Amino acid sequence: MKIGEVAKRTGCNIETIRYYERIGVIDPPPRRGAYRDYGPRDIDCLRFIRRARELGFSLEEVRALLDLTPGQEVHCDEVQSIAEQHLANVRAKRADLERMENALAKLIEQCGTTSNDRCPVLESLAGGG
Amino acid sequence: MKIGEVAKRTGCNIETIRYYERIGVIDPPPRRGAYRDYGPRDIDCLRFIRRARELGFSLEEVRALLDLTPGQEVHCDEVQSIAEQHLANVRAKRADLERMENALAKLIEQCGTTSNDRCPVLESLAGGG
DNA sequence: TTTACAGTCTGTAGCAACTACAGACTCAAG
DNA sequence: CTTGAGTCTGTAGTTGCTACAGACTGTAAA
Repeated sequence: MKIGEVAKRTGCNIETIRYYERIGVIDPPPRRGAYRDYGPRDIDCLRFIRRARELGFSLEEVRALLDLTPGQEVHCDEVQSIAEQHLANVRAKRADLERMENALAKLIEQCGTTSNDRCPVLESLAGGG
Repeated sequence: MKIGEVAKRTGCNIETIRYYERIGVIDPPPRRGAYRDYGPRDIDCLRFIRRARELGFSLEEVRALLDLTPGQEVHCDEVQSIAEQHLANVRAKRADLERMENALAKLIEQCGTTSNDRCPVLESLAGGG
């Protein structure tokens, strides 16, 4: 299977697939002539990566997860610990965004409530805090 | 005032300040000899930037806000529109993170509930969905 | 057989928003 | 006059891609 086909089937784009290979997240496939020749396992692998990325795992984390996959022995503990660590990060980020959201909403709300000709958003950003 | 002092007062670090100058977010200050010589206005400006960045405004947005600041005429509408646009982005990102968080939590929850020797996290990532 | 053409190849540079050096310089104090 | 902290410029690294340029390949039609 050539890279274009793989891209279609996995939703990764071509450049991304080659990028993953370059940085060693996936193994270089064999070549049929000059072209990369992928098998069904590569599809699985890339789908795995894609799902993990959609859940916000970093490529480093993905790499760690993939390292745990191939052996038949299960490393459920390690996997769980990676996932939990990541969950904590996600929670923290979300809390950050929530704070931002509240602050922004408050800021914007003030627009229109001030009768004078100064912009409360700019003032808040510039002024004391 | 030298750059180190400015860094202390604004909470921006030195390299960042020079970076902002290089990309044109702040104006190059005059030099006293070889050294950058900042005034109180620069402090205000950098604090403004810092607050905006903390609220998640991109440097492009910051640039736009700064362009609106100096004139005495108020551009409250424009400011509000930038802020609202940004708020929408923040909301979208937070919703993304929330989805991730739920999915991750569900995944992790399954650990321990399966009695067999397969890891549900890896299976979910690898398997159909 | 030739030739056209889509697809692929490598390699490099770009994005955001910094951060982190190396190696040279400056300037005030002792 | 020397020490040493601070600053200078310039460049490369980070993350996770994306977007080329310019060459090549392989297939299918003419």
